[in-house]
Amino acid sequence: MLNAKQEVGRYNTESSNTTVCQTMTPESIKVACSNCNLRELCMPVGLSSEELQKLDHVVATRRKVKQGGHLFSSGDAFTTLYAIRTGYFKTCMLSEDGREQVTGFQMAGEIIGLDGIVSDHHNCNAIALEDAEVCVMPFETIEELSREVPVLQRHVHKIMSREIVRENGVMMLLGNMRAEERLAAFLLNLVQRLHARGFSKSELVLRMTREEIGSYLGMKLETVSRTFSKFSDEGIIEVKQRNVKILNPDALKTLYNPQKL
Amino acid sequence: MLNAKQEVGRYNTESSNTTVCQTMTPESIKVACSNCNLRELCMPVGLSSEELQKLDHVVATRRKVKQGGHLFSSGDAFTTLYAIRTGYFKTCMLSEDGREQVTGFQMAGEIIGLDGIVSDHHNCNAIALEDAEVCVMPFETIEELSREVPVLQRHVHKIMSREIVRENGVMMLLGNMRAEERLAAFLLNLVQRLHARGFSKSELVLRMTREEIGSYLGMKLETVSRTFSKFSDEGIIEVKQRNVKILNPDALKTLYNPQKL
DNA sequence: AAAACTCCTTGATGTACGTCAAACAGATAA
DNA sequence: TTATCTGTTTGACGTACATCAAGGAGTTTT
Repeated sequence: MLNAKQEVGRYNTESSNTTVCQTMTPESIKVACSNCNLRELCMPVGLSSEELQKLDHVVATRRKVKQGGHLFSSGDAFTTLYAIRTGYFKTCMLSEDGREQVTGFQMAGEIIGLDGIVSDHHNCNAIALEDAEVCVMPFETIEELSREVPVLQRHVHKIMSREIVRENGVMMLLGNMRAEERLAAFLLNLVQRLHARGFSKSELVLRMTREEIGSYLGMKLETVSRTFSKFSDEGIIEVKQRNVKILNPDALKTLYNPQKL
Repeated sequence: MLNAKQEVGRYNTESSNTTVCQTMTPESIKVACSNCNLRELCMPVGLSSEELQKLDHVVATRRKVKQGGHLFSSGDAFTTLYAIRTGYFKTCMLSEDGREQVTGFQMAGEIIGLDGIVSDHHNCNAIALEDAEVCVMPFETIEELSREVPVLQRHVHKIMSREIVRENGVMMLLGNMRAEERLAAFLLNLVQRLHARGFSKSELVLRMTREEIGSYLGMKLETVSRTFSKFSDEGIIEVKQRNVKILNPDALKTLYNPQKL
């Protein structure tokens, strides 16, 4: 049964009680982080209600991006970070001669745009893999509030550090691992993140093409496909187009983390 | 003539005038950033003298690390960042089954340890490639001062963003480029950074083995060696052990950035 | 409902790089 | 001086993955 429950996650994006604060206009309610059920993913925990209210000002507005649309492009001026509310993104770089490298796949609750800080310009493209909505968080505002709210400051640092560590892991994958190990790691990482969002531990719907997976993992789409087929033949997973069911997670973990001989 | 001038850089690590401030004890002078000629590399520019003095407190102490010694190891508790004063480091991860991935090479003026912020523990090893000295900068202090000095706050964000962008570039190398392109990019990056430190644009001394280069670039030491030899045969570089002289930088750039066809 | 897409799968063949192995070059030690 | 080490080079050969090619499966267009 490949009926992945990814479409009907346990999170509503808005709390059921939308009238917590009587003085709020519908508009301000709409962008209130304190009201958002994704908060625990993008915001620090353990804030006082006063701090929480301050942080509501981090999100200036929302923005919708159609499937295939660019949230930002390489070269664009950097002014804001984005928190993904719904939908999936990929970030990718293009080399001079047109080769594409996918540098990450991002999902709800994750922060996108950190690459722009260093030079005030983005140097990758962020493209929606399906219709998406993001919270626009002007970086100036984030910095101002970080100075007043140490918990937020620490949170911002952690988010950036997490990205550095994630990329370290990808370097390990690309530099040292074989195709099977890479794909195993990729699948395990995806379900783990989906699980943290209330989805199944074993079923997932891929939002990206084989080619995009391949670009991320440094292999060709044919190799991705063959490796999926191999896992399927071995009874480790069940693949039906973009629906994947993990039948034997331990086998994947062993592939990814072989024992020291 | 492969007489690389890397040993005798134009920077003295201490300003010649060590008695700027009469009230300073020799100890406090020793760790004063305001006094350090590497400042422009690790510290923000455009600080008032008051701010500059505040920032002197960022560096708690100095620490020497012998060649081959660990500045920190994977699993160590994270409390401080380090600014490299002298010497070279590599950072590397070890997979379960013992494969090593070098994630970066760091030189004077660069900041090391950012990977530890997210989990309060380091998850890579930082190893000195030669006898080295670092400035110990407790992260708590950095955060405190960042709240007071916006320029420092921005600087910290930029350093982390720069690391993210660097790793994006490495992902592109590992995922899309061939051995020659990787090594060309590696050499160009090294001389560029050395040049920013006052060294030659064309001559450099490698601080790492072929195996370490290979680990960073996702190739075996034999391939690194062969590619060096190939460049040498083609008159692009001159190699004598770890001394490298770049004879034709444009050829390297073309290799790294081939024209769109 | 056929046409035209895009995306995916699978087979046959090619190749860049890895593996194995031997020899060499400097550096340090005996 | 010779001996021992570590790091490097180079050759012969093997392989994991890329490339090329054809067909299939959904999806959208006409």
